[in-house]
Amino acid sequence: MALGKNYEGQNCSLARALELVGERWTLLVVRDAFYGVRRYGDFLAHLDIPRAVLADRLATLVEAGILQRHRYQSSPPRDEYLLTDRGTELWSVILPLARWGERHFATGEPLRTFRHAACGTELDPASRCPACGHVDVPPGDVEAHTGPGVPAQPRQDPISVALRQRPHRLLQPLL
Amino acid sequence: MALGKNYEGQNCSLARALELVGERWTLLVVRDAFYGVRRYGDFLAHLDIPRAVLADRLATLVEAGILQRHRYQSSPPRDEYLLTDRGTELWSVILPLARWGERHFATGEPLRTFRHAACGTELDPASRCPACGHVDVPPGDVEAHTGPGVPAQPRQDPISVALRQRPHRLLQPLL
DNA sequence: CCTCTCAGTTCGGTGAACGAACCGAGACTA
DNA sequence: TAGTCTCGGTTCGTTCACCGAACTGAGAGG
Repeated sequence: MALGKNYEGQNCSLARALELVGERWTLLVVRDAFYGVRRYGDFLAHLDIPRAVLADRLATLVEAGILQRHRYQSSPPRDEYLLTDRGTELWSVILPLARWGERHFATGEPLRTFRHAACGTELDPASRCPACGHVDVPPGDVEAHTGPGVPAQPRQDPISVALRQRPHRLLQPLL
Repeated sequence: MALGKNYEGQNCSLARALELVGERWTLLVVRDAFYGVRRYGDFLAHLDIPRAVLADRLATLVEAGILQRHRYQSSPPRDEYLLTDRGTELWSVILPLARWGERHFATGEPLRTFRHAACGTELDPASRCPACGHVDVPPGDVEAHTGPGVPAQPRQDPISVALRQRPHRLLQPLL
């Protein structure tokens, strides 16, 4: 999107948000970051996104302060992409959108469920825990579980495999 | 987006949701529908969207069951586009996203605020009313108020003017 | 010196978005 | 009954983003 010329006429906060986050692939990259995906090659393998598009999205997200680049080894130099606080707040958008998609366009059972790590209860679409009454469970306290709807021939890339293998706390590195 | 070839590899509910709602302009059209915009020409005037793109988005949204077309007069035949229940549920996505954009990318004061119609309190980003404790205030119980951040030279199209003039209950026809 | 991995960049082809012009149905007008 | 207006689109040529495959360059390892 990169500045929809006409979004600027809408000086509405939604339009500004969409200029960043409404581009194709962007929200899936952010979702993967919640899953603990951190490196260029892992995003690439898990998303089947064109390399150039991924590079562009990562740069845009870093520039917008949604991801930050962090050098985790110097030889060879390797960077990882981590969610900032600003990025982490997008959980309140991603979870409702995913749940909405699941309610209305699911083909069978859900592929993944999100549970309150403290008590194991599945979160409601607004990230509340129905069991312990916790409102706004932050993503760091959420565990992603494999749901009952795993397809017959699931993806075999390392990220998909790791996500299926065991429950996984969001924001923690996956590999 | 129209079926990003590779989104299908992601048989994740978020990806499915984004196939519909993640296209350019789509979420702004839905937002306008919450504001009470119902007619082709009004969307057009308020959004500055290319005519062909608007026609395409409206058709896609109707096909997806997010909007429904309703003939409100027969001579000349005129249709309006109304949110279905499925579309109305997108409030739980639109409000958090707008609030996120406002928190992080606002230029000055907010342009619009959303208040619980029953008590006049501004909603939190998850559509809860801090005053009366109501969680999940539905969009039909929300009033859009003009915020303090109205620009010096605001838009003059009839929709923008009507939105500024007075508080307005969401989902109710604007004109 | 050769090869491998990782993280990109480059490039030609394709499809979507853009904006201006055009179109058709129906009312209104004189 | 011809002319004009409004509404809701469609058509069309240009521009731009996305796609996928090939290429590049830095550094490690053999």
